[in-house]
Amino acid sequence: MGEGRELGLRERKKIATRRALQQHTIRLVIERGLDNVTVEEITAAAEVSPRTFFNYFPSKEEALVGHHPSVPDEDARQLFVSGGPTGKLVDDLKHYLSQQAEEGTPSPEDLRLRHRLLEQEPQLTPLFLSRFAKVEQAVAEAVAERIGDAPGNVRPQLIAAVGAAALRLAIRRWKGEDSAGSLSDAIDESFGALNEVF
Amino acid sequence: MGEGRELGLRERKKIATRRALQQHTIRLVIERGLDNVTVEEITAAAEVSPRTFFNYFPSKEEALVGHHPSVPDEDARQLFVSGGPTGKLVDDLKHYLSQQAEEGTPSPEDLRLRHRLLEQEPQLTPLFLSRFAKVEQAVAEAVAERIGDAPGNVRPQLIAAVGAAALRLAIRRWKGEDSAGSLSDAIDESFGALNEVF
DNA sequence: TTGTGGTTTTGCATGTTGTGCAAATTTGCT
DNA sequence: AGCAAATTTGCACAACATGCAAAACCACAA
Repeated sequence: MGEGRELGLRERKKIATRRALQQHTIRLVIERGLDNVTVEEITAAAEVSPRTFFNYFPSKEEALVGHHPSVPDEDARQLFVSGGPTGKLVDDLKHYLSQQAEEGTPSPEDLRLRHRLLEQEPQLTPLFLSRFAKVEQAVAEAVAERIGDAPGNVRPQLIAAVGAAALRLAIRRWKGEDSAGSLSDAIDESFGALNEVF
Repeated sequence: MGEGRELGLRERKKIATRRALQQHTIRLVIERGLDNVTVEEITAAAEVSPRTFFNYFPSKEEALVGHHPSVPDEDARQLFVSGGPTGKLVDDLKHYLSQQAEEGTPSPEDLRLRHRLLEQEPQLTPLFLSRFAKVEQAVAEAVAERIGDAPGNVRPQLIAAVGAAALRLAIRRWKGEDSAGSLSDAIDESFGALNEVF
């Protein structure tokens, strides 16, 4: 029962159910608006019982948000903390954040749907923002360790806040573009502006 | 019926009721936790009917958050857009944001209570963050107008994002302090670090 | 004081969200 | 087939949130 890439039927079904619930939720909310969609309708479309919805998501809103961005993994963190890869703080910060941005990224279509959601239902903005709060905290700790400062001090927190803001901006802008380049390019753009202005 | 400082009984009662609801909500949530307080209990403490609660606040959470920070007023915006007061972008941005931070500030005790709330109930973080989202958007437009750039471009958005991040950090740090100086000092500290690092 | 008009509070009915629990169903494995 | 474990489902129930109309209340003037 190792970890071979073959997932059992059980696992596959769970993933399929989660995905179906998420997709139908997004679709219906885009079609009708957040307040004109009930969990009952979602589960009817996904062909499960209403109760099952809450086995997967704690609320309607959570089903819309997903998990992006996620905090960078341990390897990237080690590299950043020990002064790599370039030695220049801001560049390395960009690298550190790019890393995770690549991996955790859902499909481009999903991102675009979520972007439409945000335009259409601004009430959801805070929820999306809260994801970045977690990233920011992780970055603050990493920065503190790298520059040998306490995590509670201004500098780590500020650097993390600015980095997270740049990342958020890059993602938002990228999702808004009609097509264009990769997320990395958007991140370059954000950090480039950062260097110009400050 | 001008705007003399004498408020009629009606107005005073409304203000008192709003305040009572807010205070009791905060107090009870700090005492017992967000999920162990019902609207019914809050209204019992405030001595109004449950239905009245929703005449004042759309949800339990909104009663906790208040209105700080708010977007700077038109005067401050004019000054900033027209290149004042110093002519240096970052310094003026600081000034612009300080302005509103002063006015809108509730009492220090209230802010401290809200800080405890955030530590105790992280679920509320998104709601607090959403206030900053509005400020950030306003700043982005002001910056765009000042530097003669389209609001949709990178630079205004980035500058606004960074400014909002610095403001948020200042408020958070200030609320966390046991006593110390004014909010303006905290803002100086944030922007000072910003100048050092970038 | 009393009456009149407008505002606020309240009670009631209703739909939706979200959770706990136990029974039924499904899956994995021998 | 048959057992053990995980998942889904139905049911009961508390709380949230809104619309509506009746009741209570305040302001103001005769």
